Amino acid sequence: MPELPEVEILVRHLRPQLQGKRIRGLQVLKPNLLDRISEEELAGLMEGLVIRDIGRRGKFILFETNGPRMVSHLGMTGRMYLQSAGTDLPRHTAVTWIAGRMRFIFEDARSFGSIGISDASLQRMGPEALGETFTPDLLHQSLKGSRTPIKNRLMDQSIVAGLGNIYVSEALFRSGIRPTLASNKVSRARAQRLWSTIRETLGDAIELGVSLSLDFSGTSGRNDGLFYFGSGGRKEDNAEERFLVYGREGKRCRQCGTVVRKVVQSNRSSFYCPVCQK
DNA sequence: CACCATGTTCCTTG
DNA sequence: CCAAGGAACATGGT
Repeated sequence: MPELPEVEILVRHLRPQLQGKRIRGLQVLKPNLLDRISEEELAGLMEGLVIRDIGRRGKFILFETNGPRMVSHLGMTGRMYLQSAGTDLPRHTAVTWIAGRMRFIFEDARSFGSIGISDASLQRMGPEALGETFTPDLLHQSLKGSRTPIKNRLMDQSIVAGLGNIYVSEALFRSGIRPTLASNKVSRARAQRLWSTIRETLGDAIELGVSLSLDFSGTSGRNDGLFYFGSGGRKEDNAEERFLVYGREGKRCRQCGTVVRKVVQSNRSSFYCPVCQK
């Protein structure tokens, strides 16, 4: 799933289901997801603990307990959900445990996700994109000292935590800035605008996620992009229809009709309108 | 078969 | 030492 909005929606979904539940029978089926810890150690530490809350830091998911806090990341293809305790484990299950009458499933087809109790990754993160410490001024300051393209800077979680490849393209389109623009060329006024569009872009996505009926296990057969777990069926809620520029290379800009372009930066695709974005 | 994919980390280069 | 860029990680979809 994973950029900030998808993780936020997932956290809100999991919270009421896991809060107050005891962790029992934790199993790791994909050991390569373990972050600086062994299966035995993780299972030993978490067994019997009660989950107090589910939180989020950037794209990381935090399981707060009456003991150590578990830190997890979905990578590119991670999913988390609960299913009946008696049901067979899904094919790509990476980690699972029993929570009350249900079984918690963390599955990850591509195995880019992670889980552990180390906060090393969290330590390196910058301000939350939707938090109070992330200000227009701070963004401007962070962009000043580098000639690296703005797209790359916004992907850096130490600059701002939560943006990923899709929403960076979307936010840059909304702010009229080309992904290739050197970050130190972003004026104070543009940084202010960019700050606003980042928050609007993420906020709108969360709002949409709240409004949809989602299938977190992905077993409904529907796959509509980022909230790929089903949409309520409305065509306009599908990813392709929602995005302003992401994935729309060769199609016409929704604002001016110019053909949308793609440029590869650091091995990742960026999309932009050559007229609307300077 | 070729190419693409929502992310992070590690290694190399400058 | 630091910044930037690329590759690696592993698998599925088109």
